[in-house]
Amino acid sequence: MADFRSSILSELDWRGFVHQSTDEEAIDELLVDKRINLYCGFDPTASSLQVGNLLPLMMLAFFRRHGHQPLAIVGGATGLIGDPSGKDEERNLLDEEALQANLDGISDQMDRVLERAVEMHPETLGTAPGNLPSGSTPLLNNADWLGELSFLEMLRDIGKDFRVNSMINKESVRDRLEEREQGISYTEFSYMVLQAYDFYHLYREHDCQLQVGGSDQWGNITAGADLIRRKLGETAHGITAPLITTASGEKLGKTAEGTVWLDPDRTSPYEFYQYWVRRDDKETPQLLRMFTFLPHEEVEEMTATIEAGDNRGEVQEKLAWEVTSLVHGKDAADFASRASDVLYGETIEGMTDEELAKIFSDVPSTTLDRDRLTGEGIEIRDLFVETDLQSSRGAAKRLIRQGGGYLNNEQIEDLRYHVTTDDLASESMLVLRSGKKNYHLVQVE
RNA sequence: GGUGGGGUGCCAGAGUGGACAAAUGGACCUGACUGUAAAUCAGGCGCCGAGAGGCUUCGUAGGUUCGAAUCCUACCCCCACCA
Repeated sequence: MADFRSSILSELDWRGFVHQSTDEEAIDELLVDKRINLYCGFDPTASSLQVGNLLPLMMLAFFRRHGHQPLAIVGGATGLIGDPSGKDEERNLLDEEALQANLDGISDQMDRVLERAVEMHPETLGTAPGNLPSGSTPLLNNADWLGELSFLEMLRDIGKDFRVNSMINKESVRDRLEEREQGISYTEFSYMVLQAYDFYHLYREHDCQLQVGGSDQWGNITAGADLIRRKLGETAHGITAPLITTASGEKLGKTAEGTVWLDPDRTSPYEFYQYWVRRDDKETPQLLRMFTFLPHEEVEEMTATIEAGDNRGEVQEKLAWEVTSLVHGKDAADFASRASDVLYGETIEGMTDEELAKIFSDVPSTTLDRDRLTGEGIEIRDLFVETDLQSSRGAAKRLIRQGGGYLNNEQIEDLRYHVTTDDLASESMLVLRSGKKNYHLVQVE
């Protein structure tokens, strides 16, 4: 690890964000006493960012905390094309309407995260070359400049500066060329040219000298820097972050259930928090570095705790709180943390509807007619199936036999138990649970 | 277009007339130990059934047989090599 003069680069380096870069020393020099503009592009493939996108977003956040000005670029134009990097098959193209919805959703999230990023942990804010950027992060859509470019202009002015020879040597393209199955379309092949043009445009129009991104963006970033050199004879820079995987080798932010989103309507803050709480000890230190603004000493202390085998889960709780707080706000993080305490606590009884509804607000719920609980009541297995906690009566049977069925946090022993109004945990609610962590709230009406 | 190989449960992959609801591994689920972690151990993993047991599955549709994932016929799809 080199010693850096600029606060931001030493910070990024310490936190493990620097995987590849065009020229570390030059970048360091550039960042020492001048505020620069930098950018990272985000593809609008969905209406929400996911945990995987958080990595480059954190880079922007750190830059901002060190007094630099991030620009968030959404790929309104490139999103129409689809980036082949890291993809093994051709992507479906989005129509413009869907794209617009995605752009709105994503830009909103980025802005909020970058806003909170400068509000959290003031004690670790960087020594800024300029005043801290305030207000929203400038958000640009590359459709604004790429859209105006005609195909002929493109070929004449830009295409000249691209050597196909070097383009096919880029990993993102080569992988696809060697893959006989899929190949690569001309459209996707051109993606790199567009992204390079973005960098060129931003360099000229917005004085943007640095591009950051995930490691899969390396080829695209250098293509941009090359274009700037050829056209202007000037030097622009790029930094990529390493690819982060979980201890079991999966992509960050993917679970068996699917993707962890930043959009609270897709992944509730509680589930988001839970995702981080459940991280493996082995990956937690790295996550603390990259996804929190905690001071180095604190991170090192927690790392030592884990290495000594003394962690009882509090490190993950800290991590979860910090990340949730950044993405969803302090209140949401506090709430998720409190809800977790109750949910992983003991028997639920003698509570009011209000209390229960609050704690379980993020948990899936079902409404049931009151008459179904009167008289005989409803058989417990049917309840498991109706709430989707189990896929069939057979599965519910197994679950209960194995001791994984809980009603109001109490283990169900009788396979043929019938649930009646006597089982209500509060005035009108029941809490059904499958295994350790799957809750379902049943509301009776 | 020609030739060869193949389609089995979430995935990989055995099975090639009865012992097959289908080996084995992974994923996944549950329990124990813990910390909502890892590792380990135990159990489970088509549907119905308290159970005995029953029912529906091996690309699709027919057929042979007492009996088919296994044999035959047609069709669909995939792969390899050749052109």
